[in-house]
Amino acid sequence: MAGKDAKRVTTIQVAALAGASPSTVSRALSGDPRITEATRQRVLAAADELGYRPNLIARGLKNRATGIIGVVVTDLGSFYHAEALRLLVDELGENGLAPLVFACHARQSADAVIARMAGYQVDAVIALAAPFDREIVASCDRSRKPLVLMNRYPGPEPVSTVGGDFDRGGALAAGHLIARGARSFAYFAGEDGAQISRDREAGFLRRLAEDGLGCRARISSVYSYDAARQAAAALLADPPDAVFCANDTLAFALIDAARHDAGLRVPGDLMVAGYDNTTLAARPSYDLTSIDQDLPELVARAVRRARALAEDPAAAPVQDVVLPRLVARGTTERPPAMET
Amino acid sequence: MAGKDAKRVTTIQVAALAGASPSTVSRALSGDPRITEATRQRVLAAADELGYRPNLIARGLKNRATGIIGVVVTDLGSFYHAEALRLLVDELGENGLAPLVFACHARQSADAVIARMAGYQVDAVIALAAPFDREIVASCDRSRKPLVLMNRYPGPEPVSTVGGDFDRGGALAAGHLIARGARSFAYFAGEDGAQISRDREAGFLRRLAEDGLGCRARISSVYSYDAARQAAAALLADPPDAVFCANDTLAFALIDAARHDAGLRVPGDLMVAGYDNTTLAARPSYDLTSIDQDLPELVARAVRRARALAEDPAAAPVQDVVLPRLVARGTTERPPAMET
DNA sequence: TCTTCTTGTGCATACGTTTGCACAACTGAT
DNA sequence: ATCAGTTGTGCAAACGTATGCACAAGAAGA
Repeated sequence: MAGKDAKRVTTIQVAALAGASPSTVSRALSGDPRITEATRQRVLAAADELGYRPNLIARGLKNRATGIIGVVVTDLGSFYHAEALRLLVDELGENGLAPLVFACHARQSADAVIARMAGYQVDAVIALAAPFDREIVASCDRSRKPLVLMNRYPGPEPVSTVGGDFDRGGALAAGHLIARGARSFAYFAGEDGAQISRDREAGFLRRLAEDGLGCRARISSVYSYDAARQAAAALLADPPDAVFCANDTLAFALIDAARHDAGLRVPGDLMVAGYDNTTLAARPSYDLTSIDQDLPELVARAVRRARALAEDPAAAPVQDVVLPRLVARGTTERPPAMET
Repeated sequence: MAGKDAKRVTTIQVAALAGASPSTVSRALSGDPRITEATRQRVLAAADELGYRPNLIARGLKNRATGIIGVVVTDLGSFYHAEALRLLVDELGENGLAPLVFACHARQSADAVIARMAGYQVDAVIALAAPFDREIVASCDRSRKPLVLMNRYPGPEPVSTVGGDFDRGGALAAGHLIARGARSFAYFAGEDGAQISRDREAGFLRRLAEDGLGCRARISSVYSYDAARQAAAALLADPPDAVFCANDTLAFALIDAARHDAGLRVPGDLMVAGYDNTTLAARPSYDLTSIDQDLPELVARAVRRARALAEDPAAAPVQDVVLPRLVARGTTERPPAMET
């Protein structure tokens, strides 16, 4: 091949061409004010001519800061997580950071994932993998890596989090369903251990109770469409007026089960509200009422926090909460029956 | 904080504890056969006790191989790309590689993205960003980074690609629609420059021609749901029997436009087939007939190719093609009219 | 006992940066 | 012309790892 073993361009080469030393090159490029404008220009010209690109690995080794942020996700099959990752990648990119992405699930333990990230000297870790939060916290602690948990309601652990106000979100949903005329309710919970799901449920129940109402039924399922659709059957044998779901995935599964498996109309026979306001929720085939978390804002704050922690790992943890907002759509329209 | 400035554990510390030298530690951990079993055990014990994790950045600097693979994506909003990224992350992880992910779109030029990746000394780049392929090829060439283009039909450029057989896929769709009784056809193309879309179209038209049929209409749109749904209106004023769409996103938009904007039944008034067999296609609300690309296989091959190129950057480019498969679903059922 | 070979370990260096420190060159004052 | 002060540049060390080479220790043969 032509330039197969063409020497890579380093500060040394640039220095040689510019008639300066590597240190001068380094300083010129980093904008050190002690370098004469004339020299800087010479160096810049040389760097440009050779197509010099600083070796960020070497810089990372020296500086003990790589500009790499570890991102842990668990279930990219979920549209919500996919959307979050997309925003994260963009936001990190615009902040001059580079995301090193790993997935964490049954076959890939949280500890192994964090260990690998730590090996790559990531400056901080952002985790979007609720089911593994506890292990991730422990593992980051052990590796002394700053950590930001995303999409997580504040808890007792001393760790930085960024999330929506789940309790309030649950309450919003309850209020809305009540206002739309529902009188019997059910909650569709996520996997049993999920803190997220329990926080949302708590708010939902609390708001119902304020109006002297209770929750007639409760089912739960793993956060997967197929599992959820199966689980939904139990509820649809004797459906309530309205169901609040721990997230949109569960809501979509419930709606499909209602419409296609149980022959119910949504809305009409059943109102459904979800959580996350996924892209899909806005499409006419679902037209799902959902609690919006302002994901871009969440992501922006997570990145800001990660930067701050990378800067000063000893900083006290901050638990950041974003206010949720209800987006009313077709699945919670008043049943046509009430209009006649 | 307690261990704030606890020295990081390096080979030096391990060596000291094991009563050996750093070089011995390195060799013991890398399984060099020249090291005595006894020594190896001592080293392993020491490493374990101190919780030693090799610094992969330092290793990368020394070895000129980081184990990092650059991944370029463009539109994570698309479910197809999100799914592909999920599989990529898993596959790379299982191969002991780490994906450094960047998005490339209007605000982030391909060249800037590749330059940053090159700065991080990625061993190879996998690109899933068809619209930017040309610039990416040029940029990787300049940085001498091995490149694998994903989801790309073989072209004249000397670059490694992994993709489905788009031409054949288009033909499959045509054959299926003909068999289902359609007699007038339309093609819903992606953005005009998109090679992908043109390859699929070519196969579609060729197969139609084999039966003496033609394509009555053709519309095109950017690959975004909203834009596509608007663009679809033009076609639905005078709908053909069947529409083949360059990908599922376009198909979903078309279906929604037909059902909710134009008041048509799908199927019934209109058959629709898509491409990619996205998760969503299987759900009852769309139940979309689509061409499946065997994405997991595509991804596995891309990773394999990337590893090979990382090993030997001078290796000749390989253009890898996976056979597509048609998955027939509800949107191409025979119109009920024909059953009565 | 003295080579000769084998075997296992340590020394030193290199990877490409950044940066503390010393130093050369120049200015302006005595 | 000498000195203090300023300014810009270079030297060398460090980050943590991997590895060619030299070397010490022990075994085997003469």
